[in-house]
Amino acid sequence: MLKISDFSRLTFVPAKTLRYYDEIGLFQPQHVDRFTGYRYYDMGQLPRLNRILALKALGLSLEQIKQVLDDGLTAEQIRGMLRLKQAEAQQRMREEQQRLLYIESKLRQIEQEGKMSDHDVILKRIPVVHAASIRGIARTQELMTPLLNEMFDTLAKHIYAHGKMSDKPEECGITIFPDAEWSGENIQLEAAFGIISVLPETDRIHMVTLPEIEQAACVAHHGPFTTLGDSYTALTQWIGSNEYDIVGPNREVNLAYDRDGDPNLWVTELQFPVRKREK
Amino acid sequence: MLKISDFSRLTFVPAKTLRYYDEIGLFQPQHVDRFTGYRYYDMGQLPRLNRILALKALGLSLEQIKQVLDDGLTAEQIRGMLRLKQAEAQQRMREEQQRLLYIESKLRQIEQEGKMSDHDVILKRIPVVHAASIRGIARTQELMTPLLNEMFDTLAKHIYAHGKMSDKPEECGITIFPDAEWSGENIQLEAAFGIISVLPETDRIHMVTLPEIEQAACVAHHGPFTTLGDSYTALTQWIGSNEYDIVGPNREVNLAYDRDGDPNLWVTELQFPVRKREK
DNA sequence: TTGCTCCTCACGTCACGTGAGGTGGC
DNA sequence: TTGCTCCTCACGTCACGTGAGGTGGC
Repeated sequence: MLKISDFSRLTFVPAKTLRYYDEIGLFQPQHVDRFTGYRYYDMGQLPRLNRILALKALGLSLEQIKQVLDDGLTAEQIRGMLRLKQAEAQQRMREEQQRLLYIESKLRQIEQEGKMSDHDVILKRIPVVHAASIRGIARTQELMTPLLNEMFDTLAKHIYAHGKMSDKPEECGITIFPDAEWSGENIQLEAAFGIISVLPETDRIHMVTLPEIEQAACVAHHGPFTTLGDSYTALTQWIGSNEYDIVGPNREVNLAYDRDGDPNLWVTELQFPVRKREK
Repeated sequence: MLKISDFSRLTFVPAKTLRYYDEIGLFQPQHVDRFTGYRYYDMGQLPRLNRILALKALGLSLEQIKQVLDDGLTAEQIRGMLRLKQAEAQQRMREEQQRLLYIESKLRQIEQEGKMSDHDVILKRIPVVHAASIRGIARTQELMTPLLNEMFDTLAKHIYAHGKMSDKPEECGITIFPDAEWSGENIQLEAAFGIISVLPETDRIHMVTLPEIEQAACVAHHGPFTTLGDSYTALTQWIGSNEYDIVGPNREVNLAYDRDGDPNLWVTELQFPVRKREK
């Protein structure tokens, strides 16, 4: 019979852990002195402890190990459990892999710019948006802003006219750039305004449903539009260096925008639909 | 100003999490109504939240994120932090990789035998052992057991004669097989008996220090020696299928052994020094 | 007698999730 | 008035680790 510290030294399992396993009924001493409470272990218990350690190395929880040891699971049940653990481990592998890419990308970025970028990219799902929309084409880049202003003005007037403007954060202006390539000429534009209720349509204004984006890489741009370029650069660089591909038209969402207010308070979210690049 | 549920929907961060971040001072609402306690958020806070989420994706703890955001760390400090996180992620990757090997090996083993093997292999470090030792050579396999018995008898007599036998679990018989190959003829043997105190030596008996084994693959064999072969098979198969190499002489440690007692109570630990195979 | 070992609480970990029970706003 | 939303506790998670304070054994 071995005292707890002897058994601990033999097995390299800390005494505290042995006490814990005793407490949860996973692995109990061969004998407990009823007066002193001292735990006594036996060499013959080694196989059970080894099995516990082996199953732990496979990723089972102590609760699951107890089941396997004491509930007489069938070989088929155990295989099912292991295949689940296998899938979980593979999932964690992928997560760590992706995390490593994030870290390396961030390290390179700091290396280049001498500090952490102000443009933090996050991935999220964008739900469907019900919106009133106007499409247009800007001949040149200079014409883009006035055209967009006019389009959004028209939308806003229409919505106000029907008294349907709410203050829900989902209800805001969204600019969509259907062109995959940015040529700088004949820029296709869609101005959409998220709307929860349904409005009558006109020649120019149509009710549309912007599709869900399963995975969008997003940057929250803070400040005037003149510095949007920096945010775009940071976002597209991130997408490339983390092995994602752009798989659809990008959007600009005006989360905070007041044309006559202080541009430093504006917040615009840039969204690119992306998908993890195949290996 | 957005209520917590609006901000939560926008950012996909659960309201409970936002409250928690408020509580720990990581991310606080722009304004809290002093009467109702309602939290109100602002679009202008989005960049900070995004930075928090981005740093979390890199594996930083919330405490570390708070430091990065509020304590104005230098670029060099941040790089150090990230390189640490990188090393941690790589370590976790290796662990998951090894876990996957364990699982696959276990699945194959169950596939073959229709049940979980009784021989659970575990890795552990074997500390140095101070021992009294006798070496010998057995011409044939049949001569091995009588020779070992004689060797251990001689050792035991010597130790008893000097009154140095204790009941510490470290003090037990160890058989060492210095041959890497098992030819079945002229088997080199070393019988050692762990001893804490120092004994005088004789022609045959020498005090030795068995070296530490950094990593040993071990099986606790329960029962008579006649079934040792099964344990050896299980152990060597495990070593191969988990991509380890045997890098030294193996040992048999008699953790529970009484030559005149019930062999079903014997416990023998088989130990093979191993090293992870290089890629 | 003095350390050393063993014991049992009780609390902490990390980032929240899950109710319970209650109030404010439309 | 009725749901809906928001609030604040309090407790649980998982596998132990870290003391505090006390006793048994040689």
